[in-house]
Amino acid sequence: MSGGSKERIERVAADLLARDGYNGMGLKAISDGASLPYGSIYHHFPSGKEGIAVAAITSMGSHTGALLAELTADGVTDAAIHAMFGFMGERLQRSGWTKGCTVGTPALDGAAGSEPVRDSCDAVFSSLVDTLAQALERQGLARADADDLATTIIAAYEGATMLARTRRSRAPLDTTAAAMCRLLRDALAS
Amino acid sequence: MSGGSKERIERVAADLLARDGYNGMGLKAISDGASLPYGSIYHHFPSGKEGIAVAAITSMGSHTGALLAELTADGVTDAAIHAMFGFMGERLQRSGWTKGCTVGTPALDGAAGSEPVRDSCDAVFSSLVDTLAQALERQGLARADADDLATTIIAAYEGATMLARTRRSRAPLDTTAAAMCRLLRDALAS
DNA sequence: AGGCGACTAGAAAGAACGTTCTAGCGATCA
DNA sequence: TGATCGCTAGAACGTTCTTTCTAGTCGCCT
Repeated sequence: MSGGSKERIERVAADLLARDGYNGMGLKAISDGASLPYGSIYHHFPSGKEGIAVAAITSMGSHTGALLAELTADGVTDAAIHAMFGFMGERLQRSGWTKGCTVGTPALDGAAGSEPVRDSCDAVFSSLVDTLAQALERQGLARADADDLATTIIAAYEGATMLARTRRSRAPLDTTAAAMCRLLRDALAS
Repeated sequence: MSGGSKERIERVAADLLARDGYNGMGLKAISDGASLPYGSIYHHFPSGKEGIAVAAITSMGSHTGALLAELTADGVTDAAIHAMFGFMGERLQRSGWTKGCTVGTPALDGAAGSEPVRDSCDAVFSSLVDTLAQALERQGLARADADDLATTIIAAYEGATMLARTRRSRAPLDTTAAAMCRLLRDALAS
């Protein structure tokens, strides 16, 4: 079978978080999805639901971070931005518009109920913004400007994901990506 | 007491949706918050939880839409954009960074589980985009450009709200608002 | 006065939830 | 061989959830 039990749990949890959020993620669904007996879950994650969510968010975050770093290794280009937004469009469409962002969904519905969940989402967002900002700095942007643009792009990315999901259309992602490209061009020009 | 029972239920539900999402919203919490006996809820909303959520989302949406229309009556200005983003910053900070967007939160965590919820969120988003786009058209933008910019602003607004909430800081909202102003200036200039 | 509809009030039911517990299996190591 | 450890396996528990149901209360209309 693919991967250890712990990794399977994390992967299934990540999918459930993306679809139903932290409150909607059930341990029964995790054990079913991971083809694992119910009791095994608490063996791998003694901290229970909260620990699983944090692990899934953190793991998915570092994976996404690596992808983003690779994508922007040669700088933040129009192609990189469209690839980034297009990636989520593909993911959404292929899942029947149900699989949103593994970080964004619990960031909204779980932040008030669990401090560790909020904290791990914050860490992922900060890391993504940082990765983007560093690439922008390499392109000549001042640190503050790079941070601001990176924050805007990540915010637009999460928001466009939300709109695309509720509208069941990639259009908001494509539109927003194009706007981010305009913002990028202006920032690099000055 | 302030308002009828139905309105109180909607208001409490809107707060719970904003904080805990659709899956995290409990009917018990609604009856407590509205100072209403548990059974009364099903008298006012025979359709149960789903109906309450849809009503709260729709009501909050039309209220927000009216506010946005008023704010952009003289066109979409820098001041209007900053007021819009600042409104959410105030709301977040005053609630101890727990009260996010009544539409955005269930849009993510409830869309997969309830089609009516997804649909009502979609309707609100479309209405907000439309309001913004119409104001932009009045300022001379072509319809397609107005739609695109409006979509981007709403997406950025929701995403920045997410970042601000998890980071417990208004900074992402302020930063993103400034970026939207730049985007607006460029669009109006061309 | 009498009846009716709107609303209050909360118990009951049945399912699902997260957590804890005990029992058992199989491999590794003394 | 016997003991130990990692993990499987799922029952049990108490809580919470949504929905439904039955009474009871209040005001209004005829």
